Amino acid sequence: MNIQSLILGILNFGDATGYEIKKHSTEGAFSFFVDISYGSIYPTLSRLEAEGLVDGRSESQSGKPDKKVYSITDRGREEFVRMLNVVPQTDKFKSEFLLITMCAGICTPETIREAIDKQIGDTRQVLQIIKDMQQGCDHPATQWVTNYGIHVKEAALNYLTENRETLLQLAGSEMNLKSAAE
Amino acid sequence: MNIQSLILGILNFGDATGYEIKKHSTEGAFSFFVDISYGSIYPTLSRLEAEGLVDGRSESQSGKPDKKVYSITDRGREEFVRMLNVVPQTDKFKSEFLLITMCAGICTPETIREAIDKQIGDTRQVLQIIKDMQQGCDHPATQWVTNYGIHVKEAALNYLTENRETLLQLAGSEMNLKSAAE
DNA sequence: TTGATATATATCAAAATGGCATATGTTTGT
DNA sequence: ACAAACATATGCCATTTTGATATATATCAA
Repeated sequence: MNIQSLILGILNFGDATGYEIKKHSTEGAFSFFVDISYGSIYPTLSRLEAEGLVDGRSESQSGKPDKKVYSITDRGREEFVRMLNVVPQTDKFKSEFLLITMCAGICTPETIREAIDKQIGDTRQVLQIIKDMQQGCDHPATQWVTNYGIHVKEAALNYLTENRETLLQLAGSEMNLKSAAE
Repeated sequence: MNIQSLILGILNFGDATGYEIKKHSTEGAFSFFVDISYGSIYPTLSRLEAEGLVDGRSESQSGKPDKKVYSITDRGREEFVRMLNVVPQTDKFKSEFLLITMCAGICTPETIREAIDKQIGDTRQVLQIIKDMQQGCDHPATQWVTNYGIHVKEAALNYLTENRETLLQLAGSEMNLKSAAE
């Protein structure tokens, strides 16, 4: 799946500016689907408008700079449905935290403490985003997705908090030579 | 974190060729850390060798093309440790499956069935990779990481299998206009 | 009144991907 | 026996994407 699909998907749930699309796709409800950045959002929106898949209307605002609000067209919706009906790519999951954790033996205890506490904080934050999403929307399919997220993230949070101490005890355990020399 | 760190990290656990690094980072134990492709592995290995952080030795093999086996140097190990001791970036998780699921109402039942069954299969496969990883290595920090993975992935698998039917019933529920027209 | 934060769009160098080319061996199906 | 498919192994490069920056304005707090 590509950037085009995500943009059509976001616009399918409601009108938005390029700026709002960026926010949705990095912070909000749509941040679990595809990666996206300004450098790809604005050119893609222009192309989609030229192809008639979205409509853009300029709105001048008192004070703030003009914004261009995009909405999906019927042809855009058709195109989006066509794109949805393909076999999805396998999920991508990348974690620096796990690399650091796997190398806990050669890290300082402070590094490991910071890393696990950041991870616990991040997980709590994601859980909160998902719970907000769930309360703000009674769309059944969205409920299914948010319940999935809550289920998985709570499992992660449980493991992290219950095994924090065990991990901390592993920190630096493979640096015996170094610490002896110092 | 960057490609350089991942390569040093992989070589820190054992020597490897560029080809093997790619395999590790997309299929194996190291596939949960950073994204990587041939187009970045080979140039990075050359640069790391020029900087003295890795050693490359050519090995001619009967039949197969020559391979260049890289190993990490002491300076490379130092550099790797330095890179590990920074605050990690937040985990990245991207899922086309969730986008399709959230749009189940405008997808065909076949699309949704394929998507959920693929997701269940993918999750089982990842679980298997993690379990193999756990059995093949008694390094304590690796055990901590694999237990985390198993914990989280089993939670995901439970939700997916227990809520498969509920999701299937949502498929196509927002296409009433279309189906009436056909 | 200065600095930080938020809204809003846009550009562009640098990084990275993903597909292709090359070469050869092994396995599998017919 | 033969072809096709797959695995090992390195490398290139057009296109895509990022990530940082520029521009402009408003608000709010210190």
